[in-house]
Amino acid sequence: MSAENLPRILIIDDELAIRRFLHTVLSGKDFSLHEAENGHAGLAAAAVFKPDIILLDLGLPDLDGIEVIRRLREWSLVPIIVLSVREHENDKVAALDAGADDYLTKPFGVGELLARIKAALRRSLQDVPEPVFISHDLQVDLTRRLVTIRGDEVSLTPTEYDILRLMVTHAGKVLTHGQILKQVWGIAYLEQPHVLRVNISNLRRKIEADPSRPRHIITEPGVGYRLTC
Amino acid sequence: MSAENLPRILIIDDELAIRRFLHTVLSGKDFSLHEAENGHAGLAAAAVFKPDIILLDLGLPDLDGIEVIRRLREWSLVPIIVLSVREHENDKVAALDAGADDYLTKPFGVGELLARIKAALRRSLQDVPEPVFISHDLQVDLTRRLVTIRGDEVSLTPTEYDILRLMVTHAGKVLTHGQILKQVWGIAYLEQPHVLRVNISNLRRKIEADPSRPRHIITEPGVGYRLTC
DNA sequence: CAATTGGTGTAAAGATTTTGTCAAGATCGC
DNA sequence: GCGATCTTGACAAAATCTTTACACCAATTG
Repeated sequence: MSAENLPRILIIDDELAIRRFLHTVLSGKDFSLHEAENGHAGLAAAAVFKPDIILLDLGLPDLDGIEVIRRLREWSLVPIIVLSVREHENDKVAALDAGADDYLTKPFGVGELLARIKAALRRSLQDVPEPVFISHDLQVDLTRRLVTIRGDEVSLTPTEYDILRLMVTHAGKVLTHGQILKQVWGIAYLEQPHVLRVNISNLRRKIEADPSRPRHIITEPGVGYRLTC
Repeated sequence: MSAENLPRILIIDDELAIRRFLHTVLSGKDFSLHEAENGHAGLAAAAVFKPDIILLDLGLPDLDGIEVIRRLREWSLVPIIVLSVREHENDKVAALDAGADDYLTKPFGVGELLARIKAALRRSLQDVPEPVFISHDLQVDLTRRLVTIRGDEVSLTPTEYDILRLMVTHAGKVLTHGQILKQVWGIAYLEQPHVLRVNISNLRRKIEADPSRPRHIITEPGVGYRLTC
């Protein structure tokens, strides 16, 4: 098998000893390895290296591990296996709820680690969605939070970006008012569809050539909105 | 939410105490539960009950847990979470290699179990390609709420879509006026069959090639309507 | 055979609801 | 305090719903 087809593993850990250990353990097993020693480098590497699996330590110097998981999950479904010394249940629950796929407490057995990596790979043989969404003149790069229209960068407010990200990750499907409100504003805003309309209007003014005749954000009357793909 | 849409969990464990415990823990969390007390019953239940997750004890009286995993994996990809007292690494590796998705050693925390169940559900719900209804030139994609006729997208009002969705989910069967009225408008409209006719007419104008000679929405005089399939 | 009757289909006119836009406060972070 | 953002209110615009009116068809009946 050529090196390009090997499963790609990204290790995000600040301890050199752990990275060396994982390297030793995994390098003999037909994996293509990449390493990052802090959260920001890890996020960048995930975008460039496009790993099939991420092994993530929670105790990073620059970013909290949970935050790393959250940011990854904004644009990627890559399996994340957390390796941590924290064995308290709350840490496990927080990591899994944030989007991690598995949680191993150090010290762990090499065999178990390999078995869990294999299990994760087995599951994720499905196709990975491309993190850059392109539709006509609209381009959304989820890894960089960058939105361009006809090549020009547009600046979105946090709320506008959240809405657009949600639509991109569900492109083509109808998102009900309730789904968007719950995801972006939280469950308390379910009965406030007005803020959503204002934001959709603002969003359209920024990304539609003719906001009164939208081609990207289509309204499905009585139901919600849909992003054409 | 109706009981039909709840995530379905199958518990395979021979110890009544464990089943009771899991039942108590999970029944309050919006799951639909099913239980089996040995391997053969578990395999049979998996086929009939079609769970979204299986919680499996390794120490069953009739079949080894590993064997249960193997037999399940011959035909199903349902996520399997192993719950076991065996904490030796070899047991974990064997279970995971046989096709289990996760392995929890008893005793485990309730929060962690729930978090791992959620993680497994999250993964498996990602791509469930819901069937698209196709009949001649009509195509109804219920997940995208997209209706096309000869490839052209048609826009339906909420009421029209409700009617069509109802007919698609009961394609081929006759739906009485009462059934449609009750389902779409609510029980109060049972005595207002006229709104239904108006909407059927509008619907036909949108999806029938020749609305005066409908080929999709067939009227069954004196009874109701039927969608050909 | 013509008229009637009950069930059905179509068109159009308000009435109602939903959606879009603008702009004025309110809030938040720096 | 200032600028950006968010929220809210008022109103306009658009879409949808309901109702009314009437045409059509087939079976029945006088």
